[in-house]
Amino acid sequence: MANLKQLAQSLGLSITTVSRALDGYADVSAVTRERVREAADKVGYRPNASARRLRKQRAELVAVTLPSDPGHIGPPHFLDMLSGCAEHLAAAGLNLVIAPVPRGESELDICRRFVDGRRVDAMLLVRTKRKDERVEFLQSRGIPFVTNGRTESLMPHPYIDGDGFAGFRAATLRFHAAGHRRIGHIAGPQEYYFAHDRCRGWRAAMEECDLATDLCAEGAPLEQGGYLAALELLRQPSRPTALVCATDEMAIGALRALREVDGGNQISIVGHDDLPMGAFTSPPLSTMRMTGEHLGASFASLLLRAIGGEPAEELQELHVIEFVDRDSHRRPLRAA
Amino acid sequence: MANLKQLAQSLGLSITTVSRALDGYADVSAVTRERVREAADKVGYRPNASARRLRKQRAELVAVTLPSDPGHIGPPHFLDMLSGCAEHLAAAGLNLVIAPVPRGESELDICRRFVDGRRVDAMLLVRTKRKDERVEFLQSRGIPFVTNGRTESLMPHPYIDGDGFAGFRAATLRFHAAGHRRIGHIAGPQEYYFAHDRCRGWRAAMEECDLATDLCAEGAPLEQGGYLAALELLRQPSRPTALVCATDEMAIGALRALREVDGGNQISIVGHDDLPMGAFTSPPLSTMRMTGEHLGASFASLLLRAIGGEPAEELQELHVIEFVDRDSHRRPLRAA
DNA sequence: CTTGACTCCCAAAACGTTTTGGACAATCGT
DNA sequence: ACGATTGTCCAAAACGTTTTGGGAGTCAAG
Repeated sequence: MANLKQLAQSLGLSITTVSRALDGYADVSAVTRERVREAADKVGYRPNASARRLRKQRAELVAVTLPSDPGHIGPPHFLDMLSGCAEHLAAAGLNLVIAPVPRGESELDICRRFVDGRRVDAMLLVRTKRKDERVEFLQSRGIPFVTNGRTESLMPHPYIDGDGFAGFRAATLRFHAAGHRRIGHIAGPQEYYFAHDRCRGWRAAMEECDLATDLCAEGAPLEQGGYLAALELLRQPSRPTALVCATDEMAIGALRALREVDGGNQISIVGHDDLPMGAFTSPPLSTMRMTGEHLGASFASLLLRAIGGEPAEELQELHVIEFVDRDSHRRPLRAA
Repeated sequence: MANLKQLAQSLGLSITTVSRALDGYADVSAVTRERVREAADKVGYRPNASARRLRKQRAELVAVTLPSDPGHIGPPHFLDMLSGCAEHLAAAGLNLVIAPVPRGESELDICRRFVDGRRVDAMLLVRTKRKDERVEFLQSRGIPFVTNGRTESLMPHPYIDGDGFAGFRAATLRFHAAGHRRIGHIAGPQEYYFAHDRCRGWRAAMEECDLATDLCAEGAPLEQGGYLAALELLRQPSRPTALVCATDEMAIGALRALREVDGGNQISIVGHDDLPMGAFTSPPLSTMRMTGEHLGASFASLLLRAIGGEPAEELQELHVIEFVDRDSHRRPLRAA
């Protein structure tokens, strides 16, 4: 309610002493410190955030950009993640602001606004592209940041990502082991790192098994994109018997295509993300998900350590992808 | 990159003039104004946010508290709403910070921290209780705020809410018109306004139809809560033939109970929220939802107007609830 | 008695803006 | 020709902290 000046005056002390008392410095006597603290508690004094931020040259804020294209804030637990991240940041005195991208502006514009206006101490980026201009900008400005997803940037930067390559390779090999030979891939837009990574995983497995890698169709990372891509694969002279889909949303679209074209239930399918909705599709959608508890806390920790100046190489987490087996990945395999 | 002092020096002007030129004041000549603007653009000058905030005594921030109890950030479009709200606030120079409630702290503590530390110009509250201490606190401090959901506060405050009473009354009357006579209600925790409001709507309809209002069970606003409450109602000597559920999550839990107890498909059911998942349950869940496009924009607008000093009475929006008819509300009605 | 160390406190500077209250010329009205 | 007005500009104050660089006073050792 009050400010430092008033509080100091009412105590007959200087502003300096009151400030230092509240910060627990040793150069103010224990008795004075206690007296100051009690008085501060009584009037409910809280330092003015703007003033402290100006003086300390820290914004006490971290921004996360929210891509506004539909389907791009995919993971259902995204808000939980943000919430967890914000909670752990708050414990360190930082608040998390969400920065959606208005139409007509790029994510880069947003970064610029926040960084150059000294509005944030760090940034959190999601849905990275292989060549990501936001990453390049932040690196050039030297401001700490963490990405959800890797990039192909030459300079290392902090990230948390799932090992999509290994996950999709393993999923493909599993289909191969189950007898499948025509395994298709429904890919996301290849400029995104995650989409490209997953595609590479599928391709690597196919090559290891000496199988052709032509059963690949790309689409938007949405239900509709998966639907269209699946239709494309189903038009091939030699249809796939199994589909590895870049995302659950695309897998659900693919399921719709299967239902229309071959009555469903003929082709095995697996997605990625573990959308809750997947448990309710028919057949229930088998999927994959990144391991790791309390992802929000990890992001917060990485952000804080990045702000603290730790080198980027030590701030990279690559998480194992695990299978979530439901039903859709083991449709009966019929002879070719 | 630079600050006002350096910019002024490089132009041979005073700080004052540069500042006013950038703000477009008329008392700096058009030619100087243009010269300043160009120079500012060239070096990418952006005023330091903390300094401006301190001087203008405005935080340029709005906080939204995120309840951390599971199931309490229910609506799937919640993040979209926040995103829309943040986007429109940003157009007015305000950023939205998300403030989850750490364990061991109350939402009231959070409000206190933000308000007394002058960290925000306004707050956004979700999931109001009938008697909501956060609302009382903010009113006592005189800080602008908007709630998602009404309260029973004596002093009016800005809100956006769905007319749960009318919605649940209408849903119940619809069941009555379809021949149902034993219509149960699965209620949420009655300390929440929305839960109480919806319960009142059901009760009002039942009384209008001269039906007993004993088929009511309360549970946590989660799948499990709905499951348990449904089991309770199904144990009654005279079972309900239709269920009106406070939320979709509870309705989904109730569906599970029905499946276990009577093989499903015997009892009509309707929920509220229009969770995407509802389209995938069996039977597909009929539900209700609040009308209104661009809810985030509405919240932002109300917040800005509240900050602008408009009286609370003019900042209240009560939205009509509409039906989303799928299948679960018209199970065949069997003789008693 | 001097010196140094130590304890407790404080005045003033600094952070980077915005705003107040003019200063100084040039122009205008009469 | 003179006061009033207008058009440009600026010095300084203010916002509320934190931090710097001491200033007294006390005490113990030399």
